[in-house]
Amino acid sequence: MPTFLDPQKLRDPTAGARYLLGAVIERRLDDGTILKGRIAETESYHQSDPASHTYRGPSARNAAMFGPPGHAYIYFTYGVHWCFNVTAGVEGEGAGVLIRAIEPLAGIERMREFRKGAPDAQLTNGPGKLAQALAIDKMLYGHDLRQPPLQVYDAGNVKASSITTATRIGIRLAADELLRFYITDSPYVSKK
DNA sequence: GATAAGATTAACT
DNA sequence: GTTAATCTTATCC
Repeated sequence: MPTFLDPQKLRDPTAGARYLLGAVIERRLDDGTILKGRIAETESYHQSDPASHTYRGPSARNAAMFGPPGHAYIYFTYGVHWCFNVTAGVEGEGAGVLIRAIEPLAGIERMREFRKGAPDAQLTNGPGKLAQALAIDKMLYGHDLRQPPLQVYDAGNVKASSITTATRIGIRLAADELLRFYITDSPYVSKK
């Protein structure tokens, strides 16, 4: 029996970002195909963080992050890419964890189709890439991650000694904060 | 109503 | 290393 995420462990978004490393994302496509991936890299965003979409308070865009933890916050950026986050914090608090990279575990053939042309090593090693590989878009905005067709399972903790802490990628504000975490020896990390 | 910037990626030179 | 792609949201008129 797979174990679902414990929302209690997402109440602190930074502890939640560490907790989500090693967790397994399961995506069920409309035709029944199952895609799976192990989370290899995450970033934490909290409400008093100038780099967070929730910094200026609730809005239509960021509403999911102010809801209960363990749901999907999905946003579109640079006119091109969808990015997938797991909501964190307590209800009413705007926080989330960006999933930056996963290791493909199942359904890799389908991921190659969705990521047309990309070599295997670059299938899911970035936030926009993994969303494309798993066919995640705004249809899943606010989705409860305990329910199909998009679920996240707790696969046991990754050893603290195998987690690397680093600065976040692609942000302008609070760029020095060490709020990015990745599995040190994973080949699917977006950037060392 | 208009405009600037963005939690990115891929295709260039 | 540089830049285009492409569009939503926020933040102003």
